[in-house]
Amino acid sequence: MITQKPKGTKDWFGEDMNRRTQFEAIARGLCKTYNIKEIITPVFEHTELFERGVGDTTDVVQKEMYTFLDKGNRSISLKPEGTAGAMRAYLENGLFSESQPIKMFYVTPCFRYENVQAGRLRQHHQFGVEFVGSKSPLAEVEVISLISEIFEKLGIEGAKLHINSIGCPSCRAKYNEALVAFLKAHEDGLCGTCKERMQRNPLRVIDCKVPSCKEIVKDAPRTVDYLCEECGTHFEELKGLLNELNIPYEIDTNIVRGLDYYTKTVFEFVNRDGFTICGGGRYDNLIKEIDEKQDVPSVGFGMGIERILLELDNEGISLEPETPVALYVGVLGKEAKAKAYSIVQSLRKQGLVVETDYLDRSVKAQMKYANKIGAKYSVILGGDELSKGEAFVKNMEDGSQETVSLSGISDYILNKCK
RNA sequence: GUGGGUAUAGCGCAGCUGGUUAGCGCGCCAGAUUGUGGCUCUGGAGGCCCAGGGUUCGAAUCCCUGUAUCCACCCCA
Repeated sequence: MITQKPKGTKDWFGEDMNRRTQFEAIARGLCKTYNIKEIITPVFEHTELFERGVGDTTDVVQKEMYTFLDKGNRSISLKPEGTAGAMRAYLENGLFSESQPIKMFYVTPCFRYENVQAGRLRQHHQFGVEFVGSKSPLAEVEVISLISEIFEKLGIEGAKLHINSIGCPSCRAKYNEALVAFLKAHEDGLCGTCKERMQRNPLRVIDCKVPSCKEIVKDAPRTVDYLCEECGTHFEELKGLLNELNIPYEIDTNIVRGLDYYTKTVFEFVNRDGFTICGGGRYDNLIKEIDEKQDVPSVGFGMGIERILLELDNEGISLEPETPVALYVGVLGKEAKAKAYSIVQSLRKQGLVVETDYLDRSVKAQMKYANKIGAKYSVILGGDELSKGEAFVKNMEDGSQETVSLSGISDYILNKCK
């Protein structure tokens, strides 16, 4: 049992780790061009932050948080998402008094006590961006563009942008009223779970897959028809910008995010199977919720790293290893060991990825190993080579060999690898 | 919280209605003449058959319980 990881967790190594590293490198590289700075906040926070920020009526806070009392009797929770902590840091460190906007990104584990299934873990990882301090729809456009670029660089083609506007608290109240009234009038036709949903979370009925419910819901009121003037204008502006910039999107009036802090824009990137890879939106009231003295609008998103990897699988995309082994140095004989190793080290200092033998294996076995790990070149160092000061460097792809002086090996390979 | 599938070697699986030393593929290790990989061939290592209980002369196989895992609902990334 102690060799088994806790339910819903994952060990990162090998190919997955490589793909994660590359994903992060791409995301970080793009953030640099957008001038988005990295932030790392604690893995745990005061429970109250999430209750206030994410919302104490949400499923995430109500039944999925890892909450415990620490030895000082403080209620602590592992972060279930990245935004609340980032906003807390924004406030605590007085970033509101610097020039706005503040643009930050994070890579963080998130913890939710979930029933585990495909693309859904108890510890998952998110790459996310928070664009703080702008109420312009250009902020939405910016984070959406960034996401599109990430997908483009990874080769993901199946992710489509779906957007919606759920308005501000005032338009949402009116909408909810209208929706409940509509559903009540059609209650007899709804399925059992939808009758329950109607009480608890009427918005979810819109999502039901039961055909009879779908039929009813077709004529249900939509959030976009109940927006106040400000929210309506904002949504129109956003659509206009997306059109001008040729960013394809689909209005999906069914997107309803489960975190309380969203206002106005909500969006998701959804794959061909309708699976959400990335979700976000605007949260103009979150900062005020955490600290009533501050009122700063924000936009952000979270992207599930595990889900990105699933999507790479789905689309059959494979990434190259980041740093392939350039040279395998084989060793023949005990006398050559130390000398050969010092050559290995000097080659590494010159920037080559070099691997060698640590198991005293036969030359044949060493060559097999070199092939196995995908070394581009190999060289065997024995007494002869060391005394002559030159060796055969073998191109592992075509099997050709050339004589190269020991001191010239790194130049030789750096040249070939260009 | 609800419902279903699965659990046998590091990984992927086969073991029919209970009957000797539990198999296959991949991987791993080693060999196929002396210091050179990929292909092929040969050999080898590696399993308390998820755990606990029960039925039986006999259980990987049947029954019960637990656990893990996968899938779906809910919700989310």
